[in-house]
Amino acid sequence: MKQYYDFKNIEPKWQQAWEDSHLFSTTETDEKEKFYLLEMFPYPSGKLHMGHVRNYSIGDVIARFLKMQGYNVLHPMGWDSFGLPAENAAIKHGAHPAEWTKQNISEMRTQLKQLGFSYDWNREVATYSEDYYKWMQWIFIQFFKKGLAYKKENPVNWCPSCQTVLANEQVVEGRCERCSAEVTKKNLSQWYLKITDYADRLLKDLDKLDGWPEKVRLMQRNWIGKSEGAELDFDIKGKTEKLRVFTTRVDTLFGVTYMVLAPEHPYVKTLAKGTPQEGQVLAYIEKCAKMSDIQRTSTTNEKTGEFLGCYAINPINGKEVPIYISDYVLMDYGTGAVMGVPAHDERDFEFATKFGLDIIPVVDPRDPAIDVNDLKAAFVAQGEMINSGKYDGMDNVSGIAAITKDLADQGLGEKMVNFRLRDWLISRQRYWGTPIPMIFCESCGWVPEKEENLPVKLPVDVKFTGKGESPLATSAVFSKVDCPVCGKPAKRELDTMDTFLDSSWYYLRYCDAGNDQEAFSKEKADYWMAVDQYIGGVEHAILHLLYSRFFTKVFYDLGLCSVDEPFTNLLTQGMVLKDGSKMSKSLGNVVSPEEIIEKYGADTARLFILFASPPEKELEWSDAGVEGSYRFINRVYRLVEEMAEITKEIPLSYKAEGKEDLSLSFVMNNTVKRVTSDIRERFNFNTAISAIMELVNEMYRYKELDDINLGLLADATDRLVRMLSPFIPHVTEEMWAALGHKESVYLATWPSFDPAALIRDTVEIVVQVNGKVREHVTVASGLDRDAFTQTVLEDQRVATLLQNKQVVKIIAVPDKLLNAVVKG
RNA sequence: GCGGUAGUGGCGGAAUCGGCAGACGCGCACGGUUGAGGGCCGUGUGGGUAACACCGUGGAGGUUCAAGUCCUCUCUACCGCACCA
Repeated sequence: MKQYYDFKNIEPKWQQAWEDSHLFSTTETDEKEKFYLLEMFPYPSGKLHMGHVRNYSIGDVIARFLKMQGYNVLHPMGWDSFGLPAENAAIKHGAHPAEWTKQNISEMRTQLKQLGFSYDWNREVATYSEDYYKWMQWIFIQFFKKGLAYKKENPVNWCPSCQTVLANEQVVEGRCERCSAEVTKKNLSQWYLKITDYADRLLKDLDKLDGWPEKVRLMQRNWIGKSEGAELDFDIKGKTEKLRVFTTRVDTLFGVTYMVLAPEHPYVKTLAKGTPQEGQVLAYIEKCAKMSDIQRTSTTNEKTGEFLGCYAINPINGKEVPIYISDYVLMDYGTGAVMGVPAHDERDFEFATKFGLDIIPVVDPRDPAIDVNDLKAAFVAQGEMINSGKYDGMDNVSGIAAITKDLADQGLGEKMVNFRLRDWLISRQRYWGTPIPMIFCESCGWVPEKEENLPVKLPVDVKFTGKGESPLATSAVFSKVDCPVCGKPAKRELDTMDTFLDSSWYYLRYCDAGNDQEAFSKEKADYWMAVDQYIGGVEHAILHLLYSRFFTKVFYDLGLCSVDEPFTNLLTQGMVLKDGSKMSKSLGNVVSPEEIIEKYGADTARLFILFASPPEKELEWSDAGVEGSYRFINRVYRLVEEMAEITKEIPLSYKAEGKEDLSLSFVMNNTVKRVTSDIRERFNFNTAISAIMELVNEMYRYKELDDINLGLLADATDRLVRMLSPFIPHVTEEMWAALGHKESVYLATWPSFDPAALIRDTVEIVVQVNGKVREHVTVASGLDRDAFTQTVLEDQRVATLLQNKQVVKIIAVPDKLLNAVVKG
């Protein structure tokens, strides 16, 4: 392919010029409206992939566009640079994780600069640097002081391959989110953040986030999983303990025919003690303990369980029901105990059928097709209450309120809300993360390191074995410390933090990146926050986006910032595919940004990625499509070069006259209008680009005419270059300079359009007969309905079309269409 | 199982409020320019027909003067959640 414009020279030249003039650095000012545009920062894994290029190209177009529209734009970049791959590389190659990470950052930073993104590199942040993790530790201590960080021993998710614990959110279908190894359970003492304290606010405030995709809000809603119900106490026959259960269906209380506890429930061993069933019960508990989450939570499993040998007493009617244990009851949700209502719960129905327990219907479907006394499956929909004493005849929804109130009045139960969301387990038994700044003292318990001693630095004398305990334990010096409270010898926490903590506040650090006195100043955070537009992959819909919302709310409560939601608008970009599937090394379908930049230049890569698909959709990579984008840039380049030559001395003031002038003027103004709204309101860069292509086609056509208006053509060229500059910044700088400008096109204003030029005297409209297009006629524009109808009907061809036909009805849409409904 | 999103030419996609389906690009075909090739410029390109007619937005119904767009049912693909009481 012939190279017309010399991108290999042009691109580095302008990148250097931008850097030398600090073009993209931003400061706070009241003179302009601020706009905080943020793309999710990358993990420095080695080199950029196409997903990065797509993410950052989208962001860069918006940033440059808004800058030209007069906003004070904050557009920063940094590195999510703690994490396991660095440590694994260290184990494999013997180098320190910092070396590996530093090397990758340097390489990826170079690539980002090669792509011409308008980042304010003065604000660059790397989470592995001491001046970042110092403040991470400070933040952790504030959480601790507020009672939002605690340590407890619990069965936790353990990834045997990564050799560390995982948060609930990092377990996907029972497997490690990172490496897909099957997750097992381990009883360990670990640090947690109390995100559950914020469950209600995290849920409620989703309603405020109308700039987020509904899909993401829904995923978060489901993840938080609020359910409203009641807790009630069942007495146990012959014992003093009471069994507390949580249910959303108190209306089915008369239908309880058994009770079932989680195998881990604290009462189980005592209740079974001395019963004939004790042996089987203990064996069952043993069996469950050995199962992985995948086995245990599989819905295809047949129900299993054991009778405990004792009975519970239903508080509403005094009825005795047998108590079982079964692994379908989870200890960490609700109370770990469930009342069994086989008639109205699918799982209970299955369990009761298996164990031959009674099935008592208490809600009547009022459907002749269903025989309540011979249910083939649980009936879970709404209906009328039966077999429920004084509540009979009530609809079951009212029944919930009525029974809850009656039980509460008698002190037997209370309204209760439960969440699916669990507290966030943040300890990791790994080296390459922020050390948890906590110290254990025999006399004082867990106390935080003194703030003036931060950061607690990662020790360098450690061994990376990838096995067993935390690598920090292998340091000879790290753990030994004096208690900050009483001064006695004490020990440091040896685990590091989940790296998702680091990425939960980086957007605040960008506001005040160099600050060595605070994590960020409130003043600067208040100026920039919230992030006006956030852009990234949908894979972060739960983890990162939920944690960041949690952090922001805590900061808000601590008075550190004035917003309680971090991201006002969210754009989730689709994946980059090749041959129908995600680019991956194992499939061998990876196209590297490097080779595309080498062959076509950064501008072509950016243009193709934005043109091929709207940002939320998946993007199918096409080498031929890249060629097309390259061809288009060449076409524009030739046009602008020619225009620069011809129009050098032409002033921009001109008068558009005649059909062809008005036509080009219309297309030019309309293109500005379309492109502006496509970028600003819809983020549909693909249609913005195609509109610009249409303008270019029109300009090519126009310039070959006999009598052309050079002023008009110069104006079109000027607007064309401005409009293209956010997409293809390097080559448009070159064009802009060729057109005689001394300043960067980045500092130019975004073109406006003249609404008067969009009004045309005549308009081509469609004439339909019975809804089918039959004629196109040209009429004066702006007529009212009657005048429009009359004018169209007077048209000779329309009259011919309708002669000998009986017109029943005329539908007229002025300036658009006329539809004649005819008979015969 | 529950929830969500999407299905439009050979391909990526467009149609923003119910009003000309297929913009723009790729590919393909033909013509021009050229010593040739490449490149560039131009024309054509949903199916169908000699030309009309007619058919056409996953499928089947429906509402409407008018449906890719709204409603009902249904198929397929992808995504999320999944024994949460």
